Amino acid sequence: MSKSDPNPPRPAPDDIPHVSDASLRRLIGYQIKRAFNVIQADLAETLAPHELRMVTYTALVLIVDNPGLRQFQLAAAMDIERPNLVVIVDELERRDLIERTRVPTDRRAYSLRATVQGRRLCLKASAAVAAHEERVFASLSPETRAVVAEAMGAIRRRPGQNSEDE
Amino acid sequence: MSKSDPNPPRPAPDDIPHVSDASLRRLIGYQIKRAFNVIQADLAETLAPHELRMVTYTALVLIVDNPGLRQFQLAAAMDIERPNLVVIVDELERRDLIERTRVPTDRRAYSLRATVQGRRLCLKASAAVAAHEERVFASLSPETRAVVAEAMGAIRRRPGQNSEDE
DNA sequence: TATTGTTATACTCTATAACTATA
DNA sequence: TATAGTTATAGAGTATAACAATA
Repeated sequence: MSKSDPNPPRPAPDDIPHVSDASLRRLIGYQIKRAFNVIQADLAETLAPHELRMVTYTALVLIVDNPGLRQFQLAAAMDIERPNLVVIVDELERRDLIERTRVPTDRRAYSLRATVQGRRLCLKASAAVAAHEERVFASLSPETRAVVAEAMGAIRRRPGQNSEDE
Repeated sequence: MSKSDPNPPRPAPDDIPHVSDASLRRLIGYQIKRAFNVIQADLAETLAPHELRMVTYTALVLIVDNPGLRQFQLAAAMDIERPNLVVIVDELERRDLIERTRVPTDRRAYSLRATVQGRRLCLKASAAVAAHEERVFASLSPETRAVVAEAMGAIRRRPGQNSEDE
């Protein structure tokens, strides 16, 4: 990173051994990014047999856990824009995993609920996700996992920036 | 997540207080994802004044630190496909931050080197990134940061899956 | 025949503007 | 006027197939 040497003494273009990312490795954000890529890939493989992606799984869990919530609430909880949620909800509804019903007191809004099928798939997928977590974090002690979880929460609600979530 | 109750006793569609993501919060991967989103957003803001994105910054650092490396090596180090790297290298070259020179011994390959301007921008951007890290991880003690960094490394090189990097 | 860099292409995820129907 | 959901669209990021030049 700090290479002010005007003529570096190893321009040998033939025997490049392997690329050093030592500068980047000192960044915690870089370490988290690399780890997250691994987690993401394994989670995608875990959910694929259930024909779920990360976003559809997240949406399904939130609908199962919060029956009757509105789409704008789900979008806020997932931290995505409303237009992007529409296709996700469409997909879950098309597969009869959730139901959209008009709210009588506010006919603009939709009330989202999981169907029996949706709850069943959520249970199965969640079991697979639990196994995935056990697999991916196998080498971390319970104490380390607790420290990591606490640290991630602290990053989210750091003082300087916006509040971002409760 | 485990809601086998056939008729949940609070379908009141009016006074939904706030959405609970308690099931998801128990997942370490979910905690990491949320934290990473915050980090990513702050890093993007940090790099924007230097007209760098995360990928272009990463590529620039690796080229500065490994003068003479080939594109396929850079792609492997960044864990992206060669076609996607082409436009990144194009952009850095167009801005005179790096140089592409043919390798005499293998005229298929390009040798990548940072220019003086490239090294200068890399230094400035890296200082900004260091400040960004200090800002984002301000609430974490040095011990906690070490535990997190070590844990992220352990996730990457877990036993079950492929090796993925050195 | 295999490899480096390239082009073209496509798919996902995300973000914004503008529309409709309700409030 | 403002809000919930929607449509259309556009931009990143990422993945594969196929090509030209070279090994």
